[in-house]
Amino acid sequence: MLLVAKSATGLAVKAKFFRGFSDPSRLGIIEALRDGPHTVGKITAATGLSQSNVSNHLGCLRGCGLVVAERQGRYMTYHLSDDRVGDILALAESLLADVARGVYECTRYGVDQSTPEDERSE
Amino acid sequence: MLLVAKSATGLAVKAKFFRGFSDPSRLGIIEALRDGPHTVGKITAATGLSQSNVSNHLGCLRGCGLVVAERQGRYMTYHLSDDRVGDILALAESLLADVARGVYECTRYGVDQSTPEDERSE
DNA sequence: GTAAAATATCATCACTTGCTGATATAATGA
DNA sequence: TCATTATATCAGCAAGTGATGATATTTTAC
Repeated sequence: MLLVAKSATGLAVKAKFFRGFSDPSRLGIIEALRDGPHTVGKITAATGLSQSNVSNHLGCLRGCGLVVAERQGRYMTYHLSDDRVGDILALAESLLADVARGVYECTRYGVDQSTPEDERSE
Repeated sequence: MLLVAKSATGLAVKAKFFRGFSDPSRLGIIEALRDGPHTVGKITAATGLSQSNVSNHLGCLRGCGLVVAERQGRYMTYHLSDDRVGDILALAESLLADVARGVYECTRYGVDQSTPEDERSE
């Protein structure tokens, strides 16, 4: 029996949205913007990433609707597009505080969780 | 000047957490679990994914702390680990409702730029 | 015991994605 | 004008990741 029939498009859009949060570099950028607007240069300094890397990530974040850019002379100032961006992060942080242990080992499929004997037939 | 000094480990953990949400298949699974616990078979039917695919994704979601599993006979029942999982989705949906247009084209290209007005100090 | 059902694991492949380095564009000031 | 600064774009590569199909494990039924 089919339980839910969510539109595949809707899922794809949401997934794309969350991909904005799902990379350490982008998350670093978002965190930097969490305490206010900054230029690309400042974000680059704050995160320690390369300039082109930051610029690429900002392009993605902008496309995902997480950040907004404004040109000011030869500077570009970026800021979070909405308070809910920070809200989502705050919620995730509070949830993570409870489950962080498990996440450390969520690296790939089917890893973890036993202390094997390291014995198997060949 | 360094603005924020977030631990790289913390960012990696958060990014890993959000990766649970950042794939359409996983999102479909989470949506299916949003209205209650289900067995793997039901999730498979609900999402239309292959059995091994669902199982792999569930392994990841479990490792990320988003879902919890319980064995019941030869069935495994999965459910969301916390109400905040649904809360995060709800927040994202409400935000997406406002910016969905831009997300459709979140691949790599720039959007538009508006007229600046703001000013910041160095 | 054997067979079947439910789920998990694994290898493999194709595709995506992030990073770097080089270059291009845009704005400012001399 | 030209040089400089700030940011964006692009090609190429390396690594990550999702899907598939086959197989393994676990539990129940016969």
